[in-house]
Amino acid sequence: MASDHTRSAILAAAERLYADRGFGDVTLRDIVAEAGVNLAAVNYHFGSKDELIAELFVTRSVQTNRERLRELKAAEEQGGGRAPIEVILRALVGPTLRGCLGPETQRSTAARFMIRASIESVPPIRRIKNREIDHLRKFAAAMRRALPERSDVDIYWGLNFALAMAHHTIRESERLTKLSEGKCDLDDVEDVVARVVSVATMALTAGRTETKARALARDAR
Amino acid sequence: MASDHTRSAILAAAERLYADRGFGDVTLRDIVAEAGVNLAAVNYHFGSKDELIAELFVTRSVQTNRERLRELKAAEEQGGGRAPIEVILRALVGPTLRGCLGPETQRSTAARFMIRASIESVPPIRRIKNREIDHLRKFAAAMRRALPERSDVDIYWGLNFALAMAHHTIRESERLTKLSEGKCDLDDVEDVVARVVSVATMALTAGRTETKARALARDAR
DNA sequence: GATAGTTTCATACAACTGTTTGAATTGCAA
DNA sequence: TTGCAATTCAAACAGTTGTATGAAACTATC
Repeated sequence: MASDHTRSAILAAAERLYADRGFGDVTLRDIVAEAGVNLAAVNYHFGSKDELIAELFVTRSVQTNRERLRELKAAEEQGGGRAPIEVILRALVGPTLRGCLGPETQRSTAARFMIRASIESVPPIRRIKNREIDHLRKFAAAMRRALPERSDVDIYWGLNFALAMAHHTIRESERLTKLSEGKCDLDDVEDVVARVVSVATMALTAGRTETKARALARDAR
Repeated sequence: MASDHTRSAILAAAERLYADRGFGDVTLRDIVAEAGVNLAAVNYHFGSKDELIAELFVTRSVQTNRERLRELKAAEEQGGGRAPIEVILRALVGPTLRGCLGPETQRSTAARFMIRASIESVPPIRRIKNREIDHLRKFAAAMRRALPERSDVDIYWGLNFALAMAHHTIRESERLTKLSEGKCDLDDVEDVVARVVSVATMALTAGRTETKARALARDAR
């Protein structure tokens, strides 16, 4: 492996084109033209088109997952193995939201690519997403430690709803802006994170069982 | 227009095939083979493949929207023009969830088709979804009437989160079942509706501003 | 039962797709 | 420099796709 020039040129061109125009109407010929390399180079370096897409997605995906786990681990270490549920949820949805939202003009190619991947969902990407369950289980475990009185079912539903709000907001950010006539500021990422975390926390703590977090909130009044 | 036989055979076959195998790998030739009609019939009756898909999606989409508005109108009439927020949210997410979840074996073709449409999102369907904003505005208006002290921003965020939870749960129902090792029962549709409505209600009523719903809940203790 | 309009049909079209091939080129080590 | 492997390249391949065509079959009306 000499200089990797061709290989990385393809990766960069593909990510940019997919981000801009979607997976549906970007062909290998578009990519190699943008990268200034030969058509056969894609199959030579990646094996197939799907493996190219998979490599793009895996790269960005592990970056996000690493960031998530880093935040989670830091929070749990600081709390002696048990982090507050809000912090766990923030570690779960924060990196994704920060990576995909924010002012459109300064949005990275990687961010726009991940938004596409979230909207279009082509087979090679779907296959990878299915392997993410182990990763989510780590968060489920941390949430169970934070809310020991909650049932597993409630934990999983809370996790599901937290991811739902984050991903849907990313995927439909344009529509929400239009619907609200610009009143909802999707560029204020930290506000979005706070809203998602707040609602997810309520979903997990309110209800029949009185949890520590709820008791704490009540006592604080 | 004589008997519509060919036309409806195409629609039925297309919906079934798309539901089973997704938009990605179902060709017009697959559809006409399944329908037992000639290849040219699709272009003759629908103009193009995209228009066929659009007609399929519009049909099911207006059914859901009609159902939503029926529930909303009934609730508002009963409440003298103002329905409780829970009932509005139930009218928003109930029809969609009831239409797409439930025991897989007895899930209708239409339901499975709509799940596909929610996962894959092809261009003709995306175009139609973009026109749904007017429909959502009616719900935003009803929610504003129910929670007059809430800011528009909060209303839109609540609406966004309610749709997020419903759609994400539909789209990722398989993954949630696997993640929770079957503990989350996606077949108990009314339980899912109740969970989504409950969380969305909390999102809309809890927080800085003390709303009527919250005051009511507190006084009830 | 002839006619006009609609619908069906087999077939061809034209374009595009990801992939393969085998030769040419390059870069590096002996 | 020679030799060898890695890389690049132009070209072609094989298959699929949605769509168009023009003739044939059908249907209803007069």
